[in-house]
Amino acid sequence: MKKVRVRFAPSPTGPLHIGGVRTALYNYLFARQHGGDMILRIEDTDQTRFVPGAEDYIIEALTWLGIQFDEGVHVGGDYGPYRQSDRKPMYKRYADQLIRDGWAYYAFDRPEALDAKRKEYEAQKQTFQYDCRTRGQMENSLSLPADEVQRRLDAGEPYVVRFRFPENIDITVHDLIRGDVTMNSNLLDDKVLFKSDGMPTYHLANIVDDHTMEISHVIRGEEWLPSAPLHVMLYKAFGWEDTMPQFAHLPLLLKPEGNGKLSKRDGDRLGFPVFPLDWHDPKSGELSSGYRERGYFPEAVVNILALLGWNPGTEQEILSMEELIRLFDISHISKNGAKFNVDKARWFNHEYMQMQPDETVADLFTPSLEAHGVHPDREYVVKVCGMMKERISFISEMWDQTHYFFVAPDSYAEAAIRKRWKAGMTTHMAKMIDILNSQPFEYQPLHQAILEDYIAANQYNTGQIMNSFRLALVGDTKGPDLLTLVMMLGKEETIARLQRAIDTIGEVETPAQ
RNA sequence: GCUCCGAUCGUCUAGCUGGCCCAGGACGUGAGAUUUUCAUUCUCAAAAUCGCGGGUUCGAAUCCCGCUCGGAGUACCA
Repeated sequence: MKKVRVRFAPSPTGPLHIGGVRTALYNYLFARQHGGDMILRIEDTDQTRFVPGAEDYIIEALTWLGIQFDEGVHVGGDYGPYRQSDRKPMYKRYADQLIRDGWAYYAFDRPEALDAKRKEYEAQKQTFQYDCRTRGQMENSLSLPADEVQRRLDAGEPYVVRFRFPENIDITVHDLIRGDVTMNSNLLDDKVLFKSDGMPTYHLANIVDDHTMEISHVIRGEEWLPSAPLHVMLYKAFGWEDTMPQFAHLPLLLKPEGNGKLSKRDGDRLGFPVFPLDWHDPKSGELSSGYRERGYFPEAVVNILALLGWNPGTEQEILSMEELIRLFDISHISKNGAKFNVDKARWFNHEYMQMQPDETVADLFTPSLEAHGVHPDREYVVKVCGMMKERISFISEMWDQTHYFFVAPDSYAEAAIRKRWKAGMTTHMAKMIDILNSQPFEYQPLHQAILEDYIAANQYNTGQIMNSFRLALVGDTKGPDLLTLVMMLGKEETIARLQRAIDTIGEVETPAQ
């Protein structure tokens, strides 16, 4: 068996869509598992759709996710160039070869003429297709006399090269995911292989490149399945059948609500990114948000994507890149499209958050702290992150969960006051201050003095006193174990916050229960 | 319209060579436990008449046919 060589071949027309990222990932997993090569090829044969920055974006995004290439525009390799526009000179030769062998022909029909033809058919509720039935009525080297064709060519008239589909033959594509898919050539149209601007279309370029780059497996999106028979025929026409790559057409990624392919606009509308990285559209100036900037861990995104359309057949869901490489199996890829689930994506990120070392979480949290104008001791931040990370899924949620570790509350939740701060509470809180001043500032002695010697011994309401205490420190009835928090804040700060609550909230009349 | 692909809890899916599936797991949802609070965590629960209708078979989510629905393709775009 020949060496596994796969390619990810995006076209630089904008940011890399998350479905494309998954395609890249599956190619990568497959290549690594088989000790093969992963190639990045840029398919920029449509000059009108070129978007500046798109190529760099694609490379940056895949690099962020840990998808590495052995060959490609950015790393070079023995099969270059890896950008189709740089391979331009070679395609014409191959197009000429097909014409010479009778597999293709020149077509001189202008775009306007084609449009008119389509409208004409449409008016009769039919669809015009440039194929074995209609090509005789069009202007091409099959319908025109040879000398006329030559005259037009010599005169420099613009032309395209179209594939000449043989009549009424069944073409079978063997797909690794779907099995055999057969189509009849009469239903297929004579696709343009070579454009009048001198560039090949995707169909020609991808076959020529896959062949010359010795690609062994073509793993791409399902949208290519309908044109796969054309591709198989092209391999046949070139006489490359023996080395034709194997095909695997991946199911599509669908919108989370309703139906249809996931599109650019869905993401920000539905609250999850469709792109790996933020993308600033150079033309419209519009911003589309990315997973990275939203706070997703690259490992989580890889994990989420890997399981969207594939699973290892076990109940394990948290999988590292290494595990994915080991377990990946094309035959386990599902055939049906998958809807993206925002809640589950969040859960994945939560899981990965728990795996991060406290130091890493602290690093990620630091910019947020600075934005809030606080510059706490590094050790302190690490400690806070260590005890609070289990509560968050994204680093952006950390401040909301931990602000009271860094800044004293400037107000107290109304509902909490009503529920917990009853008559006599200022006295209780003053007592807390007394205890703090009279006991060693350590967890156990304080626990004993407050919970046992004061509250339990006097049969006070634990919930009310402890929650009022918490209210003074946090500003609300939330947060970690109270005395742990006291230890973190320190004696001075704890007392100051208690005093401030006493002064601010003051004595109330609501009777204690 | 035509061609192709697909169809299991709300979502992702297990199920691939028919019986171990009156369908398993995960997310989400509900309840309970733990906790001085919130969250985490743990336990339990509800949730798919396996799109519908026919077959084949002793037996079908699993095989066959039809239908329906959904998706993709149908460009000198990829």
